Amino acid sequence: MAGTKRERPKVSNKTDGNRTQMAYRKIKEMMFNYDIVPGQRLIFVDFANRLGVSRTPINNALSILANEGFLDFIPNQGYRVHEITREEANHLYEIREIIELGAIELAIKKVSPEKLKTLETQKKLYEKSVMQQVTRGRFTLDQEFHACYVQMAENPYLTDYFREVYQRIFLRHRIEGLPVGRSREVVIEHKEIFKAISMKDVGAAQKLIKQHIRAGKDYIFSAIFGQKSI
Amino acid sequence: MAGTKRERPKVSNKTDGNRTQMAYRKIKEMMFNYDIVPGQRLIFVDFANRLGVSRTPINNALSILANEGFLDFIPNQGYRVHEITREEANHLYEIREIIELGAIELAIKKVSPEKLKTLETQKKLYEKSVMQQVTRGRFTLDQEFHACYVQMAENPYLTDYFREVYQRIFLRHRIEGLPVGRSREVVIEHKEIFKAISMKDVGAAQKLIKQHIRAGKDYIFSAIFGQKSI
DNA sequence: TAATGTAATATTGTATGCAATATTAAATGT
DNA sequence: ACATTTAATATTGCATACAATATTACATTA
Repeated sequence: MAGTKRERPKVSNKTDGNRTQMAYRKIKEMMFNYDIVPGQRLIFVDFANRLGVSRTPINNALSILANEGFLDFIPNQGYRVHEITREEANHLYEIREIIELGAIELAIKKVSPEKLKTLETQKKLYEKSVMQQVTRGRFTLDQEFHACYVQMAENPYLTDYFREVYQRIFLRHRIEGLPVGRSREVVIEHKEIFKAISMKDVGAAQKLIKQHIRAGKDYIFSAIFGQKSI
Repeated sequence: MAGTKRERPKVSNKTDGNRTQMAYRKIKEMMFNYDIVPGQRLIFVDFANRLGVSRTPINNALSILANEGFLDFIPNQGYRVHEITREEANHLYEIREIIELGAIELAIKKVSPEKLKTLETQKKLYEKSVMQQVTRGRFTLDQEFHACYVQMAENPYLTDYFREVYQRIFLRHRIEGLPVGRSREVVIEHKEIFKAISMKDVGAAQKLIKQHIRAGKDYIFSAIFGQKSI
Protein backbone atom coordinates (compact mmCIF):
# COMPACT_ATOMS: atom_id res chain seq x y z
CA MET A 1 0.00 0.00 0.00
CA ALA A 2 3.03 2.25 0.24
CA GLY A 3 2.98 5.18 -2.10
CA THR A 4 -0.77 5.01 -2.55
CA LYS A 5 -2.54 8.29 -3.09
CA ARG A 6 -3.53 9.74 0.27
CA GLU A 7 -7.14 9.13 1.12
CA ARG A 8 -9.64 11.32 2.85
CA PRO A 9 -13.31 10.69 3.50
CA LYS A 10 -15.64 12.75 1.33
CA VAL A 11 -17.31 14.70 4.12
CA SER A 12 -15.77 15.57 7.43
CA ASN A 13 -18.72 14.31 9.46
CA LYS A 14 -19.80 17.71 10.76
CA THR A 15 -20.77 16.38 14.19
CA ASP A 16 -17.21 15.26 14.81
CA GLY A 17 -15.63 18.60 14.06
CA ASN A 18 -12.13 17.98 12.83
CA ARG A 19 -10.08 14.85 13.32
CA THR A 20 -7.97 16.26 16.14
CA GLN A 21 -11.06 17.05 18.21
CA MET A 22 -12.58 13.70 17.37
CA ALA A 23 -9.40 11.93 18.44
CA TYR A 24 -9.22 13.98 21.62
CA ARG A 25 -12.78 13.01 22.56
CA LYS A 26 -12.41 9.34 21.68
CA ILE A 27 -9.14 8.92 23.53
CA LYS A 28 -10.52 10.62 26.63
CA GLU A 29 -13.54 8.35 26.36
CA MET A 30 -11.24 5.34 26.18
CA MET A 31 -9.56 6.49 29.36
CA PHE A 32 -12.84 6.73 31.19
CA ASN A 33 -13.88 3.31 29.96
CA TYR A 34 -10.55 1.97 31.22
CA ASP A 35 -9.97 0.83 27.70
CA ILE A 36 -6.54 2.32 28.28
CA VAL A 37 -5.29 2.33 31.85
CA PRO A 38 -2.91 4.35 34.03
CA GLY A 39 0.70 3.55 33.27
CA GLN A 40 -0.06 2.22 29.82
CA ARG A 41 2.05 3.54 26.99
CA LEU A 42 0.11 5.00 24.10
CA ILE A 43 1.33 4.19 20.63
CA PHE A 44 0.50 6.68 17.88
CA VAL A 45 -0.07 4.15 15.10
CA ASP A 46 -2.38 2.04 17.23
CA PHE A 47 -4.71 4.97 17.79
CA ALA A 48 -4.32 6.05 14.20
CA ASN A 49 -5.46 2.64 13.00
CA ARG A 50 -8.13 2.29 15.66
CA LEU A 51 -9.65 5.69 14.90
CA GLY A 52 -9.03 5.51 11.17
CA VAL A 53 -6.91 8.64 10.92
CA SER A 54 -3.25 9.45 10.53
CA ARG A 55 -0.77 10.08 13.33
CA THR A 56 -1.03 13.85 12.96
CA PRO A 57 -4.38 14.40 14.70
CA ILE A 58 -3.46 11.74 17.27
CA ASN A 59 -0.31 13.65 18.06
CA ASN A 60 -2.30 16.82 18.55
CA ALA A 61 -4.88 15.15 20.75
CA LEU A 62 -2.25 13.50 22.92
CA SER A 63 -0.32 16.71 23.43
CA ILE A 64 -3.50 18.41 24.63
CA LEU A 65 -4.36 15.56 27.00
CA ALA A 66 -0.82 15.64 28.38
CA ASN A 67 -1.10 19.37 28.93
CA GLU A 68 -4.33 18.79 30.86
CA GLY A 69 -2.52 16.35 33.11
CA PHE A 70 -4.25 13.18 31.97
CA LEU A 71 -1.14 11.87 30.29
CA ASP A 72 2.54 11.92 31.06
CA PHE A 73 4.94 12.75 28.32
CA ILE A 74 8.60 11.90 28.01
CA PRO A 75 10.40 13.23 24.93
CA ASN A 76 11.17 10.45 22.47
CA GLN A 77 9.40 7.97 24.69
CA GLY A 78 5.88 9.03 24.06
CA TYR A 79 2.82 9.26 26.22
CA ARG A 80 1.50 7.21 29.10
CA VAL A 81 -1.78 7.45 30.92
CA HIS A 82 -0.95 9.38 34.07
CA GLU A 83 -0.78 7.19 37.12
CA ILE A 84 -1.73 9.41 39.99
CA THR A 85 -0.18 8.93 43.40
CA ARG A 86 -2.03 9.03 46.69
CA GLU A 87 -0.41 12.37 47.37
CA GLU A 88 -1.66 13.79 44.08
CA ALA A 89 -5.13 12.46 44.75
CA ASN A 90 -5.04 14.29 48.06
CA HIS A 91 -4.09 17.48 46.30
CA LEU A 92 -6.91 17.10 43.82
CA TYR A 93 -9.40 16.57 46.63
CA GLU A 94 -8.10 19.73 48.28
CA ILE A 95 -8.75 21.70 45.12
CA ARG A 96 -12.11 20.10 44.63
CA GLU A 97 -13.10 21.24 48.09
CA ILE A 98 -11.86 24.77 47.47
CA ILE A 99 -13.72 24.99 44.17
CA GLU A 100 -16.98 23.56 45.45
CA LEU A 101 -17.04 25.62 48.63
CA GLY A 102 -16.23 28.74 46.67
CA ALA A 103 -18.80 27.93 44.02
CA ILE A 104 -21.60 27.23 46.46
CA GLU A 105 -21.30 30.71 47.94
CA LEU A 106 -21.77 32.27 44.52
CA ALA A 107 -24.42 29.72 43.57
CA ILE A 108 -26.61 30.45 46.55
CA LYS A 109 -26.61 34.13 45.67
CA LYS A 110 -28.14 33.14 42.36
CA VAL A 111 -30.64 30.40 43.19
CA SER A 112 -33.92 30.38 41.33
CA PRO A 113 -36.86 27.95 41.30
CA GLU A 114 -35.79 26.70 37.85
CA LYS A 115 -32.25 26.04 38.96
CA LEU A 116 -33.44 24.21 42.05
CA LYS A 117 -35.68 22.11 39.86
CA THR A 118 -32.72 21.13 37.70
CA LEU A 119 -30.62 20.34 40.74
CA GLU A 120 -33.41 18.23 42.17
CA THR A 121 -33.64 16.30 38.92
CA GLN A 122 -29.93 15.51 39.08
CA LYS A 123 -30.27 14.52 42.71
CA LYS A 124 -33.10 12.14 41.80
CA LEU A 125 -31.20 10.58 38.91
CA TYR A 126 -28.50 9.48 41.28
CA GLU A 127 -31.10 8.29 43.77
CA LYS A 128 -32.80 6.26 41.11
CA SER A 129 -29.61 4.53 40.04
CA VAL A 130 -29.07 3.49 43.65
CA MET A 131 -32.65 2.27 44.10
CA GLN A 132 -32.51 0.28 40.90
CA GLN A 133 -29.02 -0.94 41.73
CA VAL A 134 -27.56 0.29 38.46
CA THR A 135 -23.91 0.76 39.36
CA ARG A 136 -22.73 1.57 35.87
CA GLY A 137 -22.36 5.30 35.35
CA ARG A 138 -23.16 6.17 38.95
CA PHE A 139 -19.95 8.09 39.41
CA THR A 140 -20.92 10.25 36.43
CA LEU A 141 -24.31 10.91 38.00
CA ASP A 142 -22.59 12.03 41.18
CA GLN A 143 -20.39 14.31 39.12
CA GLU A 144 -23.46 15.77 37.45
CA PHE A 145 -25.10 16.58 40.76
CA HIS A 146 -22.02 18.42 41.95
CA ALA A 147 -21.43 20.05 38.57
CA CYS A 148 -25.03 21.21 38.69
CA TYR A 149 -24.62 23.42 41.74
CA VAL A 150 -21.19 24.54 40.61
CA GLN A 151 -22.90 25.60 37.40
CA MET A 152 -25.42 27.60 39.42
CA ALA A 153 -22.53 29.96 40.22
CA GLU A 154 -22.79 31.00 36.57
CA ASN A 155 -19.09 31.05 36.06
CA PRO A 156 -18.20 28.83 33.11
CA TYR A 157 -14.48 28.78 33.94
CA LEU A 158 -15.27 27.54 37.42
CA THR A 159 -17.37 24.73 35.98
CA ASP A 160 -14.55 23.82 33.61
CA TYR A 161 -12.00 23.68 36.38
CA PHE A 162 -14.37 21.65 38.53
CA ARG A 163 -14.91 19.09 35.80
CA GLU A 164 -11.23 18.83 35.06
CA VAL A 165 -10.38 18.20 38.70
CA TYR A 166 -13.21 15.74 39.19
CA GLN A 167 -12.24 13.81 36.08
CA ARG A 168 -8.62 13.64 37.11
CA ILE A 169 -9.71 12.14 40.40
CA PHE A 170 -12.01 9.72 38.64
CA LEU A 171 -9.20 8.46 36.51
CA ARG A 172 -7.33 7.53 39.62
CA HIS A 173 -10.06 5.56 41.17
CA ARG A 174 -11.35 3.23 38.50
CA ILE A 175 -14.43 3.77 40.52
CA GLU A 176 -16.77 1.82 38.29
CA GLY A 177 -15.13 -1.35 39.50
CA LEU A 178 -15.50 -0.53 43.16
CA PRO A 179 -18.16 -1.97 45.46
CA VAL A 180 -21.19 0.27 45.86
CA GLY A 181 -20.41 0.80 49.51
CA ARG A 182 -21.37 4.34 50.35
CA SER A 183 -24.13 5.10 47.85
CA ARG A 184 -27.01 5.01 50.36
CA GLU A 185 -25.23 7.59 52.50
CA VAL A 186 -24.49 9.64 49.41
CA VAL A 187 -28.19 9.81 48.61
CA ILE A 188 -28.91 11.16 52.08
CA GLU A 189 -26.05 13.65 51.92
CA HIS A 190 -27.14 14.93 48.51
CA LYS A 191 -30.59 15.43 49.96
CA GLU A 192 -29.19 17.48 52.85
CA ILE A 193 -27.01 19.54 50.55
CA PHE A 194 -29.96 20.21 48.28
CA LYS A 195 -32.00 21.32 51.27
CA ALA A 196 -29.31 23.73 52.49
CA ILE A 197 -29.03 25.23 49.02
CA SER A 198 -32.76 25.67 48.62
CA MET A 199 -32.82 27.38 52.02
CA LYS A 200 -29.94 29.59 50.90
CA ASP A 201 -27.92 28.65 53.94
CA VAL A 202 -24.33 29.13 52.77
CA GLY A 203 -22.73 28.03 56.02
CA ALA A 204 -24.74 24.83 56.24
CA ALA A 205 -24.21 24.00 52.58
CA GLN A 206 -20.46 24.50 52.88
CA LYS A 207 -20.27 22.36 56.00
CA LEU A 208 -22.30 19.56 54.42
CA ILE A 209 -20.37 19.63 51.16
CA LYS A 210 -17.07 19.54 53.00
CA GLN A 211 -18.20 16.52 55.01
CA HIS A 212 -19.59 14.87 51.89
CA ILE A 213 -16.38 15.28 49.90
CA ARG A 214 -14.21 14.10 52.76
CA ALA A 215 -16.39 11.08 53.53
CA GLY A 216 -16.29 10.10 49.86
CA LYS A 217 -12.57 10.56 49.78
CA ASP A 218 -12.02 8.49 52.90
CA TYR A 219 -14.19 5.73 51.55
CA ILE A 220 -12.38 5.66 48.24
CA PHE A 221 -8.96 5.86 49.82
CA SER A 222 -9.66 2.94 52.11
CA ALA A 223 -11.15 0.97 49.23
CA ILE A 224 -8.11 1.62 47.07
CA PHE A 225 -5.20 2.02 49.45
CA GLY A 226 -6.63 0.10 52.36
CA GLN A 227 -6.29 3.15 54.55
CA LYS A 228 -7.78 6.53 55.25
CA SER A 229 -6.47 9.58 53.48
CA ILE A 230 -3.20 11.29 54.44
CA MET B 1 14.37 25.16 -2.62
CA ALA B 2 11.34 22.99 -3.25
CA GLY B 3 12.01 19.29 -3.09
CA THR B 4 15.18 19.80 -1.07
CA LYS B 5 16.07 17.12 1.42
CA ARG B 6 14.39 17.84 4.76
CA GLU B 7 16.70 19.48 7.22
CA ARG B 8 17.12 19.09 10.93
CA PRO B 9 19.68 20.62 13.24
CA LYS B 10 22.28 18.13 14.48
CA VAL B 11 21.42 18.38 18.17
CA SER B 12 17.99 19.05 19.57
CA ASN B 13 19.17 21.81 21.92
CA LYS B 14 18.45 19.94 25.13
CA THR B 15 17.39 23.05 27.01
CA ASP B 16 14.55 23.62 24.59
CA GLY B 17 13.13 20.13 24.85
CA ASN B 18 11.42 19.32 21.60
CA ARG B 19 10.21 21.78 19.01
CA THR B 20 6.59 21.64 20.09
CA GLN B 21 7.46 22.65 23.62
CA MET B 22 9.82 25.32 22.38
CA ALA B 23 7.12 26.72 20.12
CA TYR B 24 4.60 26.61 22.95
CA ARG B 25 6.89 28.61 25.22
CA LYS B 26 7.91 31.13 22.59
CA ILE B 27 4.38 31.79 21.42
CA LYS B 28 3.14 32.25 24.97
CA GLU B 29 6.04 34.61 25.53
CA MET B 30 5.04 36.55 22.44
CA MET B 31 1.55 36.91 23.86
CA PHE B 32 2.85 38.31 27.11
CA ASN B 33 5.10 40.72 25.25
CA TYR B 34 2.07 41.83 23.24
CA ASP B 35 4.04 40.84 20.22
CA ILE B 36 0.78 39.21 19.19
CA VAL B 37 -2.37 40.79 20.50
CA PRO B 38 -5.93 39.76 21.37
CA GLY B 39 -8.03 39.31 18.27
CA GLN B 40 -5.04 38.78 16.01
CA ARG B 41 -5.14 35.81 13.71
CA LEU B 42 -2.18 33.49 13.97
CA ILE B 43 -0.79 32.09 10.73
CA PHE B 44 1.05 28.77 10.91
CA VAL B 45 3.73 29.58 8.33
CA ASP B 46 4.55 32.89 9.95
CA PHE B 47 5.39 31.22 13.22
CA ALA B 48 7.12 28.39 11.43
CA ASN B 49 9.41 30.87 9.67
CA ARG B 50 9.84 33.05 12.73
CA LEU B 51 10.80 30.13 14.98
CA GLY B 52 12.69 28.24 12.31
CA VAL B 53 10.60 25.08 12.46
CA SER B 54 7.93 23.46 10.35
CA ARG B 55 4.17 23.87 10.73
CA THR B 56 3.79 20.63 12.65
CA PRO B 57 5.15 21.72 16.03
CA ILE B 58 3.41 25.09 15.61
CA ASN B 59 0.14 23.28 15.12
CA ASN B 60 0.71 21.29 18.28
CA ALA B 61 1.63 24.33 20.31
CA LEU B 62 -1.37 26.29 19.12
CA SER B 63 -3.80 23.49 19.87
CA ILE B 64 -2.48 23.34 23.43
CA LEU B 65 -2.73 27.10 23.90
CA ALA B 66 -6.27 27.03 22.56
CA ASN B 67 -7.16 24.27 24.97
CA GLU B 68 -5.83 26.39 27.81
CA GLY B 69 -8.08 29.22 26.77
CA PHE B 70 -5.43 31.63 25.54
CA LEU B 71 -6.48 31.21 21.93
CA ASP B 72 -9.76 30.84 20.12
CA PHE B 73 -10.03 28.23 17.45
CA ILE B 74 -12.44 28.05 14.55
CA PRO B 75 -12.16 24.99 12.32
CA ASN B 76 -10.65 25.87 8.95
CA GLN B 77 -10.18 29.42 10.08
CA GLY B 78 -7.33 28.92 12.44
CA TYR B 79 -6.41 30.48 15.73
CA ARG B 80 -6.78 33.94 17.18
CA VAL B 81 -5.50 35.35 20.45
CA HIS B 82 -8.48 35.20 22.75
CA GLU B 83 -10.06 38.57 23.34
CA ILE B 84 -11.58 38.40 26.77
CA THR B 85 -14.78 40.26 27.59
CA ARG B 86 -15.44 42.22 30.73
CA GLU B 87 -17.75 39.46 31.86
CA GLU B 88 -15.05 36.84 31.41
CA ALA B 89 -12.56 38.99 33.28
CA ASN B 90 -15.05 39.16 36.13
CA HIS B 91 -15.32 35.40 36.14
CA LEU B 92 -11.58 35.00 36.22
CA TYR B 93 -11.31 37.39 39.16
CA GLU B 94 -13.96 35.34 40.95
CA ILE B 95 -11.91 32.22 40.51
CA ARG B 96 -8.73 33.95 41.47
CA GLU B 97 -10.35 34.99 44.72
CA ILE B 98 -11.60 31.48 45.40
CA ILE B 99 -8.21 29.97 44.71
CA GLU B 100 -6.23 32.46 46.74
CA LEU B 101 -8.56 32.39 49.73
CA GLY B 102 -8.59 28.62 49.67
CA ALA B 103 -4.85 28.44 49.27
CA ILE B 104 -4.09 30.84 52.10
CA GLU B 105 -5.93 28.65 54.57
CA LEU B 106 -3.76 25.68 53.64
CA ALA B 107 -0.66 27.84 53.40
CA ILE B 108 -0.97 29.21 56.90
CA LYS B 109 -1.15 25.67 58.27
CA LYS B 110 2.24 25.12 56.73
CA VAL B 111 4.18 28.32 57.37
CA SER B 112 7.82 28.04 58.30
CA PRO B 113 10.56 30.62 58.82
CA GLU B 114 12.14 29.68 55.48
CA LYS B 115 8.88 30.11 53.60
CA LEU B 116 8.25 33.46 55.25
CA LYS B 117 11.73 34.52 54.25
CA THR B 118 10.99 33.63 50.62
CA LEU B 119 7.68 35.44 50.74
CA GLU B 120 9.34 38.49 52.22
CA THR B 121 11.91 38.46 49.44
CA GLN B 122 9.14 38.49 46.85
CA LYS B 123 7.36 41.25 48.70
CA LYS B 124 10.54 43.32 48.69
CA LEU B 125 11.20 42.74 44.99
CA TYR B 126 7.87 44.35 44.16
CA GLU B 127 8.55 47.14 46.64
CA LYS B 128 11.93 47.79 45.07
CA SER B 129 10.50 48.06 41.58
CA VAL B 130 8.06 50.68 42.87
CA MET B 131 10.74 52.64 44.70
CA GLN B 132 13.03 52.63 41.70
CA GLN B 133 10.11 53.37 39.39
CA VAL B 134 10.78 50.37 37.19
CA THR B 135 7.35 49.74 35.70
CA ARG B 136 8.45 47.03 33.31
CA GLY B 137 7.76 43.55 34.72
CA ARG B 138 5.97 44.87 37.77
CA PHE B 139 2.85 42.85 37.04
CA THR B 140 4.98 39.71 36.99
CA LEU B 141 6.46 40.64 40.35
CA ASP B 142 2.97 41.01 41.76
CA GLN B 143 2.10 37.60 40.35
CA GLU B 144 5.18 36.14 42.00
CA PHE B 145 4.22 37.51 45.40
CA HIS B 146 0.77 35.97 45.15
CA ALA B 147 2.11 32.74 43.62
CA CYS B 148 4.52 32.55 46.50
CA TYR B 149 1.89 32.22 49.18
CA VAL B 150 -0.25 30.00 46.97
CA GLN B 151 2.83 27.80 46.68
CA MET B 152 3.08 27.68 50.45
CA ALA B 153 -0.06 25.55 50.37
CA GLU B 154 2.18 22.86 48.91
CA ASN B 155 -0.33 21.81 46.32
CA PRO B 156 1.27 21.98 42.87
CA TYR B 157 -2.05 21.68 41.07
CA LEU B 158 -3.35 24.68 42.96
CA THR B 159 -0.31 26.70 41.96
CA ASP B 160 -0.80 25.68 38.34
CA TYR B 161 -4.44 26.72 38.34
CA PHE B 162 -3.55 29.99 40.03
CA ARG B 163 -0.94 30.83 37.43
CA GLU B 164 -3.24 29.92 34.58
CA VAL B 165 -6.00 32.15 35.89
CA TYR B 166 -3.68 35.01 36.67
CA GLN B 167 -2.10 34.82 33.22
CA ARG B 168 -5.44 34.76 31.51
CA ILE B 169 -6.36 37.93 33.36
CA PHE B 170 -3.02 39.49 32.50
CA LEU B 171 -3.60 38.87 28.84
CA ARG B 172 -6.74 40.90 29.06
CA HIS B 173 -5.23 43.87 30.66
CA ARG B 174 -2.12 44.68 28.68
CA ILE B 175 -1.15 45.92 32.06
CA GLU B 176 2.39 46.86 31.18
CA GLY B 177 1.04 49.79 29.25
CA LEU B 178 -1.11 51.07 32.09
CA PRO B 179 -0.20 53.97 34.36
CA VAL B 180 1.39 52.88 37.61
CA GLY B 181 -1.55 54.19 39.58
CA ARG B 182 -2.09 51.91 42.49
CA SER B 183 1.38 50.53 43.12
CA ARG B 184 2.06 52.46 46.34
CA GLU B 185 -1.14 51.05 47.84
CA VAL B 186 -0.20 47.61 46.59
CA VAL B 187 3.07 47.79 48.50
CA ILE B 188 1.20 48.59 51.71
CA GLU B 189 -1.36 45.86 51.12
CA HIS B 190 1.29 43.26 50.42
CA LYS B 191 2.93 44.27 53.69
CA GLU B 192 -0.33 43.78 55.58
CA ILE B 193 -0.96 40.43 53.93
CA PHE B 194 2.55 39.31 54.76
CA LYS B 195 2.03 40.31 58.37
CA ALA B 196 -1.26 38.40 58.64
CA ILE B 197 0.37 35.31 57.18
CA SER B 198 3.36 35.48 59.48
CA MET B 199 0.96 35.82 62.42
CA LYS B 200 -0.96 32.80 61.10
CA ASP B 201 -4.19 34.76 61.17
CA VAL B 202 -6.28 33.05 58.50
CA GLY B 203 -9.30 35.32 58.88
CA ALA B 204 -7.27 38.51 58.60
CA ALA B 205 -5.24 37.21 55.68
CA GLN B 206 -8.37 36.20 53.79
CA LYS B 207 -10.02 39.54 54.42
CA LEU B 208 -6.93 41.46 53.30
CA ILE B 209 -6.40 39.34 50.21
CA LYS B 210 -10.03 39.71 49.22
CA GLN B 211 -9.81 43.49 49.55
CA HIS B 212 -6.50 43.55 47.72
CA ILE B 213 -7.78 41.53 44.78
CA ARG B 214 -10.96 43.58 44.52
CA ALA B 215 -9.19 46.90 44.76
CA GLY B 216 -6.81 45.82 42.03
CA LYS B 217 -9.66 44.66 39.90
CA ASP B 218 -11.61 47.87 40.35
CA TYR B 219 -8.56 49.90 39.48
CA ILE B 220 -7.87 47.90 36.37
CA PHE B 221 -11.48 47.86 35.28
CA SER B 222 -11.80 51.60 35.57
CA ALA B 223 -8.50 52.09 33.76
CA ILE B 224 -9.60 49.83 30.94
CA PHE B 225 -13.33 50.13 30.74
CA GLY B 226 -13.69 53.51 32.35
CA GLN B 227 -15.94 52.05 34.99
CA LYS B 228 -15.90 49.87 38.07
CA SER B 229 -16.38 46.12 37.81
CA ILE B 230 -19.76 44.43 37.28
C1' DT C 1 22.06 -18.71 33.82
C1' DA C 2 22.90 -13.91 33.90
C1' DA C 3 25.05 -10.12 31.88
C1' DT C 4 26.46 -7.64 28.03
C1' DG C 5 26.77 -6.30 23.48
C1' DT C 6 24.74 -5.90 18.84
C1' DA C 7 21.62 -6.15 15.14
C1' DA C 8 16.70 -5.75 13.93
C1' DT C 9 12.54 -3.49 14.71
C1' DA C 10 9.49 -0.06 16.43
C1' DT C 11 8.36 4.53 17.60
C1' DT C 12 8.70 9.31 17.89
C1' DG C 13 9.50 14.02 15.94
C1' DT C 14 9.06 16.85 12.33
C1' DA C 15 9.16 18.47 7.45
C1' DT C 16 6.48 18.51 3.57
C1' DG C 17 3.01 17.59 -0.20
C1' DC C 18 -1.54 18.09 -1.44
C1' DA C 19 -6.73 18.43 -1.14
C1' DA C 20 -10.30 21.15 1.02
C1' DT C 21 -11.62 25.40 2.54
C1' DA C 22 -11.30 30.18 3.38
C1' DT C 23 -9.78 34.69 2.10
C1' DT C 24 -8.49 38.19 -0.90
C1' DA C 25 -8.25 40.47 -5.32
C1' DA C 26 -10.04 41.36 -9.72
C1' DA C 27 -13.65 41.73 -12.81
C1' DT C 28 -18.24 42.56 -13.84
C1' DG C 29 -22.59 44.50 -13.49
C1' DT C 30 -25.80 47.90 -11.31
C1' DA D 1 -19.13 54.32 -6.32
C1' DC D 2 -21.14 50.07 -4.54
C1' DA D 3 -22.61 45.38 -4.63
C1' DT D 4 -21.86 40.74 -6.64
C1' DT D 5 -19.72 37.22 -8.92
C1' DT D 6 -15.49 34.92 -10.27
C1' DA D 7 -10.74 33.97 -10.36
C1' DA D 8 -6.38 33.91 -7.85
C1' DT D 9 -4.08 33.27 -3.64
C1' DA D 10 -3.48 31.89 1.03
C1' DT D 11 -4.29 28.85 4.77
C1' DT D 12 -5.70 24.95 7.17
C1' DG D 13 -6.03 19.86 7.95
C1' DC D 14 -4.19 15.78 7.27
C1' DA D 15 -1.41 11.88 5.43
C1' DT D 16 2.92 10.48 4.84
C1' DA D 17 8.11 10.13 4.35
C1' DC D 18 12.22 9.79 6.68
C1' DA D 19 15.87 10.76 10.29
C1' DA D 20 16.73 10.29 15.16
C1' DT D 21 15.97 7.76 19.01
C1' DA D 22 14.27 4.08 21.79
C1' DT D 23 13.07 -0.64 22.40
C1' DT D 24 13.23 -5.33 21.63
C1' DA D 25 15.16 -9.71 20.08
C1' DC D 26 18.98 -12.22 19.54
C1' DA D 27 23.56 -13.71 19.89
C1' DT D 28 27.81 -13.89 22.57
C1' DT D 29 30.48 -14.22 26.46
C1' DA D 30 31.49 -14.77 31.40
